[in-house]
Amino acid sequence: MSDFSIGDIAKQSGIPASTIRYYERIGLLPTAKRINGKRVYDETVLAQLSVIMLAKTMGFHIEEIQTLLHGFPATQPASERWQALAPNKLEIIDQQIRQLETMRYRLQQTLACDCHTLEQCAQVNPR
Amino acid sequence: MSDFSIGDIAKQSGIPASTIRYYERIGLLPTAKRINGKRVYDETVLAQLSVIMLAKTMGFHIEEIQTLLHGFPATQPASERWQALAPNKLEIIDQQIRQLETMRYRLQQTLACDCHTLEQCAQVNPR
DNA sequence: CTACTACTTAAAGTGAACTTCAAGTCAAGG
DNA sequence: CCTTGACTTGAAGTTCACTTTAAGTAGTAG
Repeated sequence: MSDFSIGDIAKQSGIPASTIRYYERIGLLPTAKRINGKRVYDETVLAQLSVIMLAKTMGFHIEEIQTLLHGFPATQPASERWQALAPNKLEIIDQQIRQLETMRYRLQQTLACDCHTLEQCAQVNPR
Repeated sequence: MSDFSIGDIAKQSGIPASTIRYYERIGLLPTAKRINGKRVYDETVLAQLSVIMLAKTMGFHIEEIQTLLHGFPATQPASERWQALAPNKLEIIDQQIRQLETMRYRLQQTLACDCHTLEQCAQVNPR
């Protein structure tokens, strides 16, 4: 266990090598050890990538992920970090869900409407 | 009724003049009549802008809106146009809603978790 | 005449998160 | 020795929907 190339990590994680390099460049990942100039990893980087991916699936931006990873004393528990990140993230997500539900409703309306023109649709669905 | 400047239309619609010019430039709006080189509108442009805004609130891209507006014979009823646009738009929206609900769930989990490290959070919430 | 305001244009800039490119290095296989 | 494949770097390109900028024009108020 140890000594994976960036290609290996890319395959295992499903994240393109170019993206892994990019994450290192911007400091999301630590600078990898080099052998003959080439990056060499052990499996801990997979866990680090998992954290990044999790945060991304939760809708955090890269800058927020930076804070999450490096903006706290090492002893600070995970939940406190998440809480500190975006105090109103839940509300933001709820708002986005409501927005999509509005979209959905309007789409259903127009798919079944009997407006002759698009302008009529717009009148029926005012902003 | 008639003879509005682009500034008037911007105020009435809430859409920046720069955006209105942009829409004209890319063909979303017809080329406006000019008087002394300046755009002059009547109120029909407000209805056209309403259609654009409605389509945007429904999640359509500009290229799709182009099709919606100009990709059909003039006699084609509105509902058929909407239907032709993105046959699976409803499913796409539903998928986005589900994605956000997953986000929401994960966020709630991590906000209340007792993981010591972020890596543990990632393990509990696998991709 | 001079400000001032609102408008005109083409072209360049913005932001986010990558991706692609050009040019080069390195080790292994034949 | 030569080719192949995977890697390296910094820089530039991509996407989308605008926004901003620079330089200029036209009408109006004082």
